[in-house]
Amino acid sequence: MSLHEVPLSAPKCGDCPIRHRAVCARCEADELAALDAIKYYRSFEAGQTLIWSGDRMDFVASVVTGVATLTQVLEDGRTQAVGLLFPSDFVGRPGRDTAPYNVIATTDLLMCCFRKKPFEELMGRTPHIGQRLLEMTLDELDAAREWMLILGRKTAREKIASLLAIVGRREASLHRRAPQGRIVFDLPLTREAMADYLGLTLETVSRQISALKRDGVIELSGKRHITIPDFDRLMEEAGDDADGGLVG
Amino acid sequence: MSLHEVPLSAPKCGDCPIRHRAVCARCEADELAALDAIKYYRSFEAGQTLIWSGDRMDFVASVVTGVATLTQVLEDGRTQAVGLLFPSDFVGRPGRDTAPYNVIATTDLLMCCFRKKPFEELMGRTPHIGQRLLEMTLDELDAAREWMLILGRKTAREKIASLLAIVGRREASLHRRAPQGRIVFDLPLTREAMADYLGLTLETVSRQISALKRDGVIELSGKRHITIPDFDRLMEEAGDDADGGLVG
DNA sequence: CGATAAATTGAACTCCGTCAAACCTAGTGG
DNA sequence: CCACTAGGTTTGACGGAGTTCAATTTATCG
Repeated sequence: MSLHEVPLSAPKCGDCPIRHRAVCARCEADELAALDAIKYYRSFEAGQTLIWSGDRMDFVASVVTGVATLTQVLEDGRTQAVGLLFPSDFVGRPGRDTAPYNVIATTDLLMCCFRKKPFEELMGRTPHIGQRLLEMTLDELDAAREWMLILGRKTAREKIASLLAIVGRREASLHRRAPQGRIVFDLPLTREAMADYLGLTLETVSRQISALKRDGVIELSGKRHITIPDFDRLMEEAGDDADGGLVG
Repeated sequence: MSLHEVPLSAPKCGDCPIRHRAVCARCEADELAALDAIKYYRSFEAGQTLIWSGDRMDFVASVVTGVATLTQVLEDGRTQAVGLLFPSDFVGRPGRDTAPYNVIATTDLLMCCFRKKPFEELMGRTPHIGQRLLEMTLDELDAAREWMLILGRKTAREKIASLLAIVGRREASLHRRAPQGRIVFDLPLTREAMADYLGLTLETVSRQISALKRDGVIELSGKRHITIPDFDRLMEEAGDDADGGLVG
């Protein structure tokens, strides 16, 4: 663990911004109290690696605020991101004790953690947790399969448009709005992180973003602040039909 | 449903070849009896599409024998396979009623089906089913993420080697053997299906298979019967380290 | 304002896709 | 029994989308 890590005191679950979407979403008051008793918060800075692939994992956690990525790396250094974690997303697998991926904070990050053993025990006598975790895992599986289509069959321009659509959609859903018309958000990823997601080089990412800007599909202020003037137009550029390919 | 579909009488679960690996793996005798009561078998011929994306799905099922693929298709026809289903793998999601993918039999196929409603009810009062389904879904998620690395970062040659390694490993595990040394199996996929998996064209698949044959990494009799003289050599060609990248 | 990482842009190259033709191989029917 | 067919597969030649290597510009934070 890095020196930058800052333990925090734990606010009550009732006030939690991810209460209704996280692994605890279905829990009753008493179940929540049990979780409350074993939870602790940790924060990380943008760029930090929280977990290294192969490390012993003795906790599981939910993202409270910020964004993180899961990445896999080949021996020669080629890197592929395989998961994009937004607030309410879950990290770690009950029953497994070494991490299969690197987990990297791409923005400042606050995590709600549970030591694995107590969490597993609690899960054993709290079906609501397992049920919610199954739901979330099925959603992640759908998202992973959507990525497989993007990685395998889309052009560089479509890949960028797809990523912007996915990020825009998730940012919108954090504010409980449907993504349509004009969307404004901050990209939580560097060009390199985007490249790692899309199976591209950072140069190609940069070129395609410039092209989308030139063509009026997106507007940029600074490098990270993005405006989508017309979300449907972006969806067309992504190669999906207008009603959106992403499930969940 | 096609005319080729053949309903079969249902053997007892006790004799079932996937009894110990499928969604029913953790069930006790009484739970198994409940499943037995609502199950029915269906068989399909190689090449048949069992389920079309967007179709109403009123059943879930386990693969008993044979292999099937899940595919996604863009409007312009570009196709990406997003799942490879071997015996014991599960199709369908409790709580969802339209299919998100095409499901295609790539060999003759026998499925053990459950109408969705009774299955969901049974799942509600049988934690062992939900627990096993969570386990299997987490394994599928790991497999999907392994595919993301293959699709995003591997060369055509590495992709072919990876696919052969994955198929060889699964075939070996059907016979409860660890994959090492000399492996022999039949490819359950056409060149086109392989291309759809790997984000390649069938021409590139063909060329790379010829190259691997030329280099002694694989041997072919006919188009489908494959011999891997040295599994470790194949793993090297796949770009993974020798102990294997695939989780689960 | 100046330093340093991130991003953009350019030019040459390469791996894989595209288009086209030939080649197997397992059935079919004469 | 063998010619014929059709789907699947192999091979070739060429072109292009994206990579690689390199130089420059921009942003951000002391």
